[in-house]
Amino acid sequence: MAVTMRDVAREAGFSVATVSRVLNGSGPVGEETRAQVLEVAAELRYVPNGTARSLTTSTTETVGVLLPDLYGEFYSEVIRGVEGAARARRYHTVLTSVQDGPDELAAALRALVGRVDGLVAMSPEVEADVLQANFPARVPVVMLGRPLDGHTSIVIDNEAGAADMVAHLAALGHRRVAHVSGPATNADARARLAGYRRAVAEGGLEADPALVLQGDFTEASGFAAGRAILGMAERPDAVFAANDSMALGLLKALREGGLSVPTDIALAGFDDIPIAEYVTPGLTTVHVPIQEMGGRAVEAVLDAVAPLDDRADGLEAAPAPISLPTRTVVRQSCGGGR
Amino acid sequence: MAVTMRDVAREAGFSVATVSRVLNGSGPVGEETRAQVLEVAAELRYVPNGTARSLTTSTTETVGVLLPDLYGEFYSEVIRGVEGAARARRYHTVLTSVQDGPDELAAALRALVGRVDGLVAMSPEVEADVLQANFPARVPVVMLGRPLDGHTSIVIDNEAGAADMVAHLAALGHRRVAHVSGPATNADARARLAGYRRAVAEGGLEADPALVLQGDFTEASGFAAGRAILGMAERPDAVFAANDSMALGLLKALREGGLSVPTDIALAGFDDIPIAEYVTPGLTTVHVPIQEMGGRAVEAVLDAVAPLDDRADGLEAAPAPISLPTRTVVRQSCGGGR
DNA sequence: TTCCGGACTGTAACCGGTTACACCGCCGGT
DNA sequence: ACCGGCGGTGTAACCGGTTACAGTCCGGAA
Repeated sequence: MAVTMRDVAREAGFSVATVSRVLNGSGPVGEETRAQVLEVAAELRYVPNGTARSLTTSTTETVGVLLPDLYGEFYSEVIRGVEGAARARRYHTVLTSVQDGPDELAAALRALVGRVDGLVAMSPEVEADVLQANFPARVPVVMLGRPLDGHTSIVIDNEAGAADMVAHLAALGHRRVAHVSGPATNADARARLAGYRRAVAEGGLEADPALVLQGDFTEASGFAAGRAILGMAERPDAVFAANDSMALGLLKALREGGLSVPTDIALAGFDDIPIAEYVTPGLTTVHVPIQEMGGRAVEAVLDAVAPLDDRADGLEAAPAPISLPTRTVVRQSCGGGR
Repeated sequence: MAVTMRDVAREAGFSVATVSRVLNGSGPVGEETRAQVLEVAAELRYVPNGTARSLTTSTTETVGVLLPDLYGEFYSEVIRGVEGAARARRYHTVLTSVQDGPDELAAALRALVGRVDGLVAMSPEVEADVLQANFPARVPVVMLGRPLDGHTSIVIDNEAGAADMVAHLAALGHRRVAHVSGPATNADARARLAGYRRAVAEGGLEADPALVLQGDFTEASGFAAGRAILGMAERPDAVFAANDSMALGLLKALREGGLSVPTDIALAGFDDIPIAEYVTPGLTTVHVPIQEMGGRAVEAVLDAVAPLDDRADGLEAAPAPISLPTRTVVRQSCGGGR
């Protein structure tokens, strides 16, 4: 169909080997030959076929990204981080989202085989055995947000972030701090809850079990938690939501209930999604370096690509997860800001 | 390296042709043979190599996306739309952003050759000659946001959207409506300005040239425009910004200047980025179906992929751009909402 | 003059799949 | 008894590059 290297070779009166050498600068070629080949290539509008190239070189200059979903600010940021880092290394990015269970995950993985030099995966469904069955052991995989045996992973220090935030609230004088947690099945949610509990204990805050409300990371569940808090006999003087979406829901509910944030009650979130800055009052929250996570993941993958040849076998010690620190961002919603 | 089809064939005691037939369901195979091959394949953890497959079938089941940049809510939405539509058709998405001029654009295009079955491009730098020189004519390209000779394009009706918004402001009783435009080099910005002018003329509004301020689509430029408006002798009673980012900047400046939106001055934007809904007061803006644009673009590309074989030559009539309508979303910032 | 090495170039194998074509055995129809 | 057709299978060419290896030609050293 398209014009191939052989076409160029024929037209220029040289062999494909010579054409290849000219185009890639590999091996020596006569000055005149080079000029000739280049001219013919340009004239014929020859563009090398990436797939064919990948097949022989067995390198695709592409890194795969597997996400559970694409919605929400969070994943956009991940993609940005990934693409940025990939670009910097002149790699491409192939994006795959997977949402319909293990079969589709397997299909997605298989479809990436041979098309990527490495994979950044964020799906909670990605388990060691699925990878083993559907993905070559030779291709490096980096997990995002969750450790996985035998693979590098980039995680954030949820517990420390949560503890920090609670300590901040304590420092502002709040003694009765509620927590709206995420789903118990979610590791991030559990770690944030643990951080809250630790800080409550260490700071000598009130440890009333009624202060821990169950949410599910959605704005709606935050709203529901807000209603619940309004109805409490002993109202907390601060609420720490396990993510910003719930904090937004809380804000709405508390306001509608006639409370003023932060005057009557302080509010804090987790994630630092962009909206957190724009809402009124600005939401005090735990900043998560999402973009950096994506970038670091790509770095880790690509670092693992090169030394692959050195591996006698794939059985290395499982590398320790790389934990990225969070940062408490003080805005107006907890009354501690300017 | 990895286990290939020949390995499976050898181990199972059949030829590669048979293995291929079993795995793809092409051609007839004995029941017993099929079972045997499948068993060996599973045992060996055989996963077919996508690149090799693409090479022979000359189909990659991948669509490329070329964006000028990845920052801002806008492109996230595009990506979502694209990925969603691609997923629905069981296609992959390879993401490429290009920002450093024509050379890098050429490189990016060439790198995609043979790796994608079609391309959705949004860069203003993508011109017909660049495509011609660096991309096979056989691969369909759909332009996003800008028409390009000989290619399908998906655009939005900027002018109508802007005119609609201004008409809405006029209907609310505003006679002196300012416009903060985008960069004059930007086609979207020009079309929005044209829509503003048309509506001003048609609605008999004040046509003072001082009412058109120059911005560049950034929040900072919106802020600057806001300061300028504060200093005007004859202040407008409404401001229509050419995009939401600038509207946000305006909002900040006007507030800091002691004006209340919408009581003292109405404010409207363009794009309907997610934040527009969350800011206080909710930003009245022109909704642009960004996600739909991405989706439609993929549809158009993939529709063009199939019938390629029918084309005698690539010289078809240039298809007319597909124009997507916008919609005025009324919130609180112009005082016209509930 | 002869030999050697390096610059330059071509031939052909190879990457890992797909598939056209050939072949074999066996069936039923005439 | 003969033939056509079909299910089942293998051989080998092919997709479009890369590259090991094997020349050829030339100039300079011995």
